[in-house]
Amino acid sequence: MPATEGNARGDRPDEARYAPQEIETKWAEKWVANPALYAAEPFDSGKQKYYVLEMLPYPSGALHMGHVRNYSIGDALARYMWMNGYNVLHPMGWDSFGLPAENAAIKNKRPPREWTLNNIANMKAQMKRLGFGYDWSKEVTTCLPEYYRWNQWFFLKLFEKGLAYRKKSKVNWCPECATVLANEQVVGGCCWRHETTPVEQRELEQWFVRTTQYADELLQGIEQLDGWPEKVRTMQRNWIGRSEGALVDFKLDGAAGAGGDTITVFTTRIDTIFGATSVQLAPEHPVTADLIGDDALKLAKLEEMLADQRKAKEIGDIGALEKRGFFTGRYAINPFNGEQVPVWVANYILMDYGTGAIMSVPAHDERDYEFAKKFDLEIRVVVLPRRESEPPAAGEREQPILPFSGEDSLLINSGEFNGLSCEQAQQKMAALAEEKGFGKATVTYRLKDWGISRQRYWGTPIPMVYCEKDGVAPVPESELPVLLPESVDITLAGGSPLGRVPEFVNTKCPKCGGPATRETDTMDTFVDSSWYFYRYTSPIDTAPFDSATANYWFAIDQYIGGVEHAILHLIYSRFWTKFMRDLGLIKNDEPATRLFTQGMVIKDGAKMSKSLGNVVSPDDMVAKYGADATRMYTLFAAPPDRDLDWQDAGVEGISRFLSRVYRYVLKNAKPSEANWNAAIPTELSPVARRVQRKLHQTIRRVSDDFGGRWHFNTSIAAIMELVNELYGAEERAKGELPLALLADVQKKLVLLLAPFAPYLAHELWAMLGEDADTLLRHAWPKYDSALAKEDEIEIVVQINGKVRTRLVVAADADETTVREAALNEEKIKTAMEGKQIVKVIVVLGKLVNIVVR
RNA sequence: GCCGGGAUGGCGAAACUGGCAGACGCAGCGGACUUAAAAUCCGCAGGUCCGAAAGGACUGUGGGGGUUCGAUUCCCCCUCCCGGCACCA
Repeated sequence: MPATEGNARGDRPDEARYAPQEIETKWAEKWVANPALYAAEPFDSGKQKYYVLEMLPYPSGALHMGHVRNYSIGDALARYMWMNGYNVLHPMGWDSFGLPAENAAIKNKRPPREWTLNNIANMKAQMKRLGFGYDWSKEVTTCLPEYYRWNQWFFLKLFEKGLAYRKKSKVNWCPECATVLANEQVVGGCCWRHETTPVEQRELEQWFVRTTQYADELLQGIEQLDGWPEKVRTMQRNWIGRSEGALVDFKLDGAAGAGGDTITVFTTRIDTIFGATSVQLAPEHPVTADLIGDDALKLAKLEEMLADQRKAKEIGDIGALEKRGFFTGRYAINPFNGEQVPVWVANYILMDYGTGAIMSVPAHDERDYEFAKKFDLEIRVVVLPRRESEPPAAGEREQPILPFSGEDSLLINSGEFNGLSCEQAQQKMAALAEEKGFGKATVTYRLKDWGISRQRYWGTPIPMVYCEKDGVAPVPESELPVLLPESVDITLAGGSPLGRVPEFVNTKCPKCGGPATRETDTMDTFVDSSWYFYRYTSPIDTAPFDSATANYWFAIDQYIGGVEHAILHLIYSRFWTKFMRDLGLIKNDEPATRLFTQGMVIKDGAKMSKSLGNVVSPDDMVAKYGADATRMYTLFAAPPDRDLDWQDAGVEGISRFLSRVYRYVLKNAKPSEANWNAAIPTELSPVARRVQRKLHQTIRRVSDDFGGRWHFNTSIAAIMELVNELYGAEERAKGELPLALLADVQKKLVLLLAPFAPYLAHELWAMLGEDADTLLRHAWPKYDSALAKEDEIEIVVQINGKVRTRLVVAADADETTVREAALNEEKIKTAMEGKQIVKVIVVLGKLVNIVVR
């Protein structure tokens, strides 16, 4: 091929081409040099505050498209609020403790700290290149002592208030992570980080945070969170799983064992207790072992049952397990009627819900019914459905279809409680149980206390000391932080790595001064993210944050992140907020008034992942199309709450659009001409008027989107329409637009673009003769409804709902005018020939529908 | 099984309170510019059928039914996809 490079870029001179790399790097440098641009003002600035927050990333090494989407939404909002005159806090930080750093350290033989800080540097550079407007003076890095010392401080406060405690219990263990997991971190029986690794149960001594203390308030609070997605609220309600019921003690006949002489059952239907024909224990229930003793046959059955359960848990299919059980040979006494009922062990009873024991009422519970049918246990009806047409006449009524679990019903076969409604019986029976001391009304939660101990190195050391003489003792506040030692052997081989560092482990007891050892577990990293957004407001040395400053900024006005944190992070941080409020540090009850969960970024129908090889790198996109185009595409391709299907060609389209805007302004920016800043003439040509109308309609649409549904895809489409109108006007009017209008429309176009394509907006703002350094503080354009109004509108004329013709009428034409105009249309007349008009419906501004027969 | 969300051209999507289905963009086709191409600009475009064309007819928002002058939108039933929960007593 002959060399024709001289013409490779066409005849157009180079400066007429949109060159995002040059524009963007130029402005990025300016922004780095002037951090005040994106800095929050002091809390006494007198301005209305707006706190916009995106979830902080884990510094894995590089940003992915999900981050870009998340931060593009937040940045657009922050810029919009700045332009609306708010004092905006828009911070960023690093959730930088955690396992991947340790794994990378093992692999690369470099300390986790180094790996982490390198990643942070890289990702921060990416963020700056992408042009996100963060207040870096507020940056929080959770793996640094200036941050984690406050985790330790909070831990001491929790301990002091009885909200942190140590307990030996069955805990979730991920063999891959070689550490314990909280309940929230177990997904379908597997580790949330290793989705195919089944979680094992281990008996370990662990630190717990008493989240259940606030269970009721966490549940109640959801009602007030009307700025949160309904989906998240439902998930949290389900997770907390409040259930009202009663505890009832069944005394064992005969000798008591290590597990005591009583089986306490939890039931939500104490009203059915006269129908209890057995007591069922969870296989792991402490009494189970007592009752079995050394009976080899029963032990074998129990073992089989446990193995079964383990397997089902691994597959994540507990619900589908076939019901199994066996009679222990012992009996327990129903305190309400003194009856002896057999005690069974059953695999459908969960040890970690309620008390791990139930009374079985086959007639009124589906699962009990199924079990009783299989093992031929007695089924006794004690509740009859109430029929409205017929007054109750117990005894004469037919059997309900079993199992019957309705509550609009009456008790029978229940001694002194016969004839009561279920609700009445529930209250009376619970009261009687309490009075006689064999039970009481109670509330159970599915929510468990938060196990925060982790047997890993790269986390916050738990500030506790063990002394042979004084037992468990907290490290005094004055000795904080307990520093995480450097250069530690962090192989995955059993036990906490900190336990292999004698200088760390061996210490003095704060009480007696004698030799003592430190706690070697570290904290779950969800502790870090439970309160990081408070520290953003004032990262100081003397406290986790300054209360006065936090009280100005809180609650967060808009929190934006992925829905995958609906339970984990968002429950923990709500708990932490309530705890800090009760400490007197803050006044707000909830961390964020509004929450937005953006959709995933997918490609070829699947979530982007290395294993599928469908990952699109933000760096590549920025290098090819620029940051503005990359960011804007993530906003344009789908509404932000829906999943986004990535298409490279789509970014190219946005790039083309930005280039179109650039070329238009390059050609039409004439700030040095005399009439540039003149008033816009009131009399405009039709072409000019169309442009002006479109401009005001566009301002309205974009402003409405920010204030409402956040459908930035339609905002951007509206701006595209405006630009198309401008090009169309150029064709039609050949430069006839008044200069003042041209100036006005271009300036406002640039302002509308500023939240979505900040680099280009700044470049064009300068080209229009304005001070680009103050663009972010320039007032958001306002629309004029009079100017946005159409003079004439097209009305559709239908006959029996089918469009027959269209006609143009004045926008303010009244109903009679429109009706007559429609009926006088030639096409309508011919179409109606021989037909009779039944009705004419006129919808002003829309259509006329003529109903004929 | 239960609770959410979704299904609209070849593709991403739009239609906000029932009122022109498919805005905007991608891919496609045609034209202009060019020796040619790229870039750019202008135009066409749901489907089927009739027509040389202008134009017209029918049909169309996962499927079936209903309410209404009128339904992508409201109601009932069903199918499929995605997410969450799942023996919670």
